[in-house]
Amino acid sequence: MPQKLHKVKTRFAPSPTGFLHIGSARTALFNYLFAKNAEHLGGEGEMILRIEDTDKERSKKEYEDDIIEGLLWLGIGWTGDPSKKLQKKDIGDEINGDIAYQQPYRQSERTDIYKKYLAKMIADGTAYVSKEEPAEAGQRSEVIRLKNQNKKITFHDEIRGDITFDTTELGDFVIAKDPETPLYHLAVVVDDFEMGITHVIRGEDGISNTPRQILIQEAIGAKSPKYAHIPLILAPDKSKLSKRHGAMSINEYRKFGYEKEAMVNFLALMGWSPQSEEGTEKEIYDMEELIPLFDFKKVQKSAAIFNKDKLDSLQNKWFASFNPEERSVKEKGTEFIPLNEMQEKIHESIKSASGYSLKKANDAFASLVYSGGYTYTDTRDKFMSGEIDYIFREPTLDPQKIAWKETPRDKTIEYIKHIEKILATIEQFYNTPIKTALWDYAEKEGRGNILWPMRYALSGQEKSPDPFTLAEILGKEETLRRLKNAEIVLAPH
RNA sequence: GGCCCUAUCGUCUAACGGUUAGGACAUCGGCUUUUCAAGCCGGUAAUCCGGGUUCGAUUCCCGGUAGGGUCACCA
Repeated sequence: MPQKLHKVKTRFAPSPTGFLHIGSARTALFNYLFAKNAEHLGGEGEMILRIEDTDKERSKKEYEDDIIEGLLWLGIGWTGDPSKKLQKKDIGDEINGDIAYQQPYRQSERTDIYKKYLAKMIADGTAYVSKEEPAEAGQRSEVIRLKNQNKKITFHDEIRGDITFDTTELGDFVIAKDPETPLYHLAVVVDDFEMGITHVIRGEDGISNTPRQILIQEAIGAKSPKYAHIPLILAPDKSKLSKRHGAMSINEYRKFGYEKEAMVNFLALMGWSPQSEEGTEKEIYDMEELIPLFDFKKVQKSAAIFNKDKLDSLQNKWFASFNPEERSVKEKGTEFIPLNEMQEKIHESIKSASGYSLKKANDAFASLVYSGGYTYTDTRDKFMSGEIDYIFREPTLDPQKIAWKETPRDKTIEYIKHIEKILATIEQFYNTPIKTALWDYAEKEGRGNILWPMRYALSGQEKSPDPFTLAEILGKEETLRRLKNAEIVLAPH
């Protein structure tokens, strides 16, 4: 059973009739991992990208761009048409520049090849021109059909084992509208053959396409590639993934601030598991770790349900795992890409606040996450919902809520005055120095007495991040102003 | 409906035919704490049903049931 895979060539072959969603991104990832795994084992491995745009009506450049952009983001590299280099300008600047990318193959540019095969099939009698009576508007009165041998076909699936179909029920199906316009099955078979594809790795919905394609392979004398049909990804209600549930473009996740490492990790764990024995409980993997581990034997047979909580959890773990150097790169100004792209999605109440600026939002976001007060996804969600607009807009304080528990107002005023005095002396107005400066005083007077009024004065909320983080985000001037305001609100009239 | 695929906690999954059926996410509880979180610790929770084969089935076989896929001059 064990076989040496000296040469593996896989393909990711999307039709540009929709965005690169979670499911198709995972198919691409598995194709990539399998090819790279062969390389890792000492053989050759490559994945080609082939855009299946034979349907001119439904194919759109917009979708092709989205697919390419998504693959680039995730770091899934491909080879394509060697005569055409992919320019950075083709897909914008925000790409992963360290893999040599080529323009994908496009079926719309290969009609001459299909034409050649079609002619040969007709000459050989394995296909024929058929006179039709159009049943619907737009149908031709003449199409090309395959001469079906009407037999049973068994093929081996690397994940599911042998699968048998009786092709009789398929009839003489149409393989081309005319010699110039091949249909899906013909184009796929010809391309896989011409491109030397060794393994077809695609979604489970491709299973029932396989017998048709094998029939065509036999008709043109092509060797059959190996097949691996991976399980589908379903919505929480077990229905097909829809826009609502995550069928949106993978690029949307980037715009929501997800790290590509988290997405790759998540995708890999949907329908595949690296765990093989007790004790291997590792769940965090990057692309480099995934490659040597990837194996069809560990691919699940049944469909998986998309679980956003798990994605979020992975996102939080990945974000927390970045070392300080990596963090600081992200933290610096416009380098904090997730927020920049998130910007358009930030809640209106925040955007319209007088104190709002992208830089401030950027800094606030970084402070909240790096202070450890909130996870990445918490922070993102709070920006989205407008829950933290007090950062940009001075809050209205309720005098009843400023003092800690039963502590009298006048006493609280004294505390606040003293906090102001201490804060005024701080040069480096950051989280830790602020905490250091205030801590002894807070311990002495009771933490609640000091920290609660401060936090409330700064946020106007009963729930918020800790006061030190807030002070850092607001800056010294604004912090002191808000404390002063709390004093005034509290003062007897 | 025909054909095909699939079936372990709510979800993602682990377990050469012999395990107290393991982990992660979610959930619940506790600790910690300056609120909410986060963090740490702990708990609840699964082999779809029925027959075989076997000394012994989550695991192998058959049937049922359920879910999914597919039945275009789309891909």
